[in-house]
Amino acid sequence: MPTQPCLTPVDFNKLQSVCSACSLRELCLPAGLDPEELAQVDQLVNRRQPVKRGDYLYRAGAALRSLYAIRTGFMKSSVLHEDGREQVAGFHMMGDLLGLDAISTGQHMCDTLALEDSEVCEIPFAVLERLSREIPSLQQHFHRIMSREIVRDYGVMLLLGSMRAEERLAAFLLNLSQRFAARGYSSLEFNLRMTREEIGSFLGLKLETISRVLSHFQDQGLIEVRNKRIRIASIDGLRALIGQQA
Amino acid sequence: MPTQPCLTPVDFNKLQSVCSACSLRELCLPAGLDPEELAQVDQLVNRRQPVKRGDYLYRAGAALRSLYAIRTGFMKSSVLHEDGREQVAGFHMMGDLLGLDAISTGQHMCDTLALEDSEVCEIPFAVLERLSREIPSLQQHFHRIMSREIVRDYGVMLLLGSMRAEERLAAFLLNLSQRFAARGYSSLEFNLRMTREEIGSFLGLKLETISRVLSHFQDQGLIEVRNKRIRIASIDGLRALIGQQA
DNA sequence: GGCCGGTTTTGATCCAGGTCAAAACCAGTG
DNA sequence: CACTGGTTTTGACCTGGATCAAAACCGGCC
Repeated sequence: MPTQPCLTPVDFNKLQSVCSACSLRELCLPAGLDPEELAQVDQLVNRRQPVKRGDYLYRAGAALRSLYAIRTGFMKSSVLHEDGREQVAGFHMMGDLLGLDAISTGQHMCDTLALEDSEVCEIPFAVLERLSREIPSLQQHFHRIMSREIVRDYGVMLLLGSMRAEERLAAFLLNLSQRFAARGYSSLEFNLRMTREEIGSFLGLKLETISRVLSHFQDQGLIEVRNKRIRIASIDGLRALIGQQA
Repeated sequence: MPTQPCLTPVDFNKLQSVCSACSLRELCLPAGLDPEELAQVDQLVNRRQPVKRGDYLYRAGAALRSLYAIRTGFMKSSVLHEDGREQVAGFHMMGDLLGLDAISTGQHMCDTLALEDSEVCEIPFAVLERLSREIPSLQQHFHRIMSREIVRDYGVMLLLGSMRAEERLAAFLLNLSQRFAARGYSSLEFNLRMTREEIGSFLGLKLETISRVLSHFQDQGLIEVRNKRIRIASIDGLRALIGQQA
């Protein structure tokens, strides 16, 4: 039996993105909770909290108290090497669940910063653990979310370890496009919330390379770029670049 | 408050490796289970299964039935791009828990292959979920393991996204060294179970580069290599390479 | 409006690591 | 033991993306 391809780069977050709202309730829970369970889950996620652009949601080293579901806004998570090099590990938007890295040691392992004014729901982790013992569908759901993050990470490794600059950027744009689509926004026209440098850090490239490849895509008629504004002119062209048939 | 470095490359598996045996019981569970709970957990992990070198433990696309804890042996997991490019996502040894990627969709997302004759404990996932509802310390432990994998993945991203070839290989060797040490083997002398090509795939480099950098390390007196046999001559020298003080 | 700091684009040049090729080596196997 | 196929090493050369530099652009603020 031949090995099957399992992870196309654009897949990273396919599943993640079906959750289009922020609270765990709207977001995620398979239907079928009884009213009391629903009330419990509601209570779990009822703390809201604004995070201003440029503020950290949490820093590496901080103690884990809560996980956070993004209600609105856009964030990045990054790990820091001791010499100051930063590696962006992911960009997060509405519906994403943050802080999973902190469960391991009880301390956050990365910094998470708001790239625009955002709002998150705080989910006290102790309560989540307790409730997920009582509500099997919540437990299942939580496990799936953690696993999905692992799968996403494998996709990023594939991207960083074996794709060329153009492929990385094409995969990145397609991934963003798909996640916007899953949240009800346009999949073909959107703003990048992050700088070229942040994209570069995520993709293992330098900001100049990001800029050049974007310009190159534009010359080929694949996209139109104007600063942070992106319009995808040929999504099939981008897909072709990473070896995906339309 | 300044950002703290959170992830040194050698950290990847620091915590993972404190578990030096395979079954969840020996491995992992905080003491404090009552006898009946212990019996349940024992039952959970009691199925053993040999995996011969070159055999797959599971393939991408296969349905999730169980997770697997490695009792003895050595394995690699890899994701496949549709054009056939392979990205090794990790190497696994005694005590590691495999299959977490499959929880997300119920299908495995990577291939896992034995690099030497191995033995695993099969852990039926449905049973694990049920028991972890009943036994809080098991639940906690499982969550930590999943989170630890996410943290490890961030470390790999840092490595792939922002380190140069020598740094990557130094981090790789130090990581292996540490994991062997945590399992009671020599941290300074061991066999690589994988080929140069597999190391290269994991590190986002070509096999020739791996070979050259190893030779270069040898010339510098940092290690002695003879085929798959590695002796670390100056662990501090390797640490210095990735900007870690001894 | 004009100024200012951060961001983006573009060009010229460089180099780390890839590619191609060949030889050496090594572990099985008959 | 010699043969065989996979692995590793090493050399010569090439190239994709990094680096360095400068100009253009853009959004916020006075």
